[in-house]
Amino acid sequence: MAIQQRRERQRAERHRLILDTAREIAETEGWDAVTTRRLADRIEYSQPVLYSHFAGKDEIVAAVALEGFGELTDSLRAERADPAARLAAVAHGYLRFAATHPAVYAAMFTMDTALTFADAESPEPLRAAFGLLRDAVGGSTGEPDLESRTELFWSTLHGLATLTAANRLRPTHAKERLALLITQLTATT
Amino acid sequence: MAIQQRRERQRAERHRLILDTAREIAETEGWDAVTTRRLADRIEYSQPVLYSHFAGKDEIVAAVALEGFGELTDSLRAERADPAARLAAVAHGYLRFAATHPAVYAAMFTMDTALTFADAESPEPLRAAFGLLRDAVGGSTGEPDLESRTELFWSTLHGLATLTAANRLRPTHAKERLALLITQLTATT
DNA sequence: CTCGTTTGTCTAGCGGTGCTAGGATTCGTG
DNA sequence: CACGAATCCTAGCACCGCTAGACAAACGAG
Repeated sequence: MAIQQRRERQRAERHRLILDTAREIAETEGWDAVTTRRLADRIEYSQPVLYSHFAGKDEIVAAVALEGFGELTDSLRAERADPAARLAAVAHGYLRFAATHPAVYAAMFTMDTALTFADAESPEPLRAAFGLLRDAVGGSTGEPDLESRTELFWSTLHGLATLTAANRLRPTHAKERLALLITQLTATT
Repeated sequence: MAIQQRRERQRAERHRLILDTAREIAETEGWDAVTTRRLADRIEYSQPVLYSHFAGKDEIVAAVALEGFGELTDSLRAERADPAARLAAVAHGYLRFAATHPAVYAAMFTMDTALTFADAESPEPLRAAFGLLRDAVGGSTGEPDLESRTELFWSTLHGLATLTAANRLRPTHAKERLALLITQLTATT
């Protein structure tokens, strides 16, 4: 009886180990360095073991991405009375997450993995994150077009995040860009 | 004498053929389908021929991307008197380019190729495209923070382009998002 | 305690990738 | 026509994601 429990526990631990290691390699050497051989080597098992936990490499990065959504949501929680301040805090949280965990962010948004979106079943954590964005946008502007406003806000944040990660924006002016964004959003009725 | 010219001309033609074919495969089957073997097969030469034109696969996609910058610049030319209309036209042109040539757009911005940026030597065509964006932004708003305003505008367009390509925004509301963007930009002093 | 059975893991290998060395072949020239 | 040079291709390297089948370990039954 208890034996099976121990096995399942150990299996779960190894599951975690795989995800943590994949994430660590990706964050330090990039996703290209995350190969099944290297990953298996790092966790001190052979490659086929990976396939007893995940259907393939894609599923591994998808799992890392999925956990990322949860963390992103955490980074977006900001209780502020002032709508503008809240919007700024949320934007800052978003960009900080993307800057701190670039590989995870890439897995979530730029590497199109096998994660289904938008249609039927977006992952719940993503819906939660989007909801926080919507709340922040809705707090500062009015009701109408709230969904589109949120999509636009998200697009801007995503653009800033990716172009910053690709080193295509002046790093010295990040704060200025963010301030401009908040100004533009709050100036509109 | 003239023979050498013919050879150089044929070489140039093959150079073009490689780029066009790579682009075509990428646009129809995705960049993953652009392998050196398939590419060589399609142009009816062996793989090593590719390496007599380009140092490696990365350079091929970089070359495709470079040409894309020129085309993007063309898509951004819009002579309009009204600043707001001009801004809208530029934004529309940008998004239309991204939507029409998703693979080329990906090569330009999301697949970080061996193209140097921002620092010393950004490719000239990219500077030109960015200049057009700046002109459009500068025409509708004032002088101050023009560079940052342009970067922010670009980030929004890039975010819209990539999230749209990834099917993460409601396709039915593209126009609405664009209208909102213009409103927000022109409302600010 | 011993013996099957089940469960878990690893070794070896498949077809694919980007890339390259070295031989074969074609081509223009004397 | 024969030689020299430029051109191209065949064959192979190490690596990739993934899998079949052999092997060993752990368990339950008698």
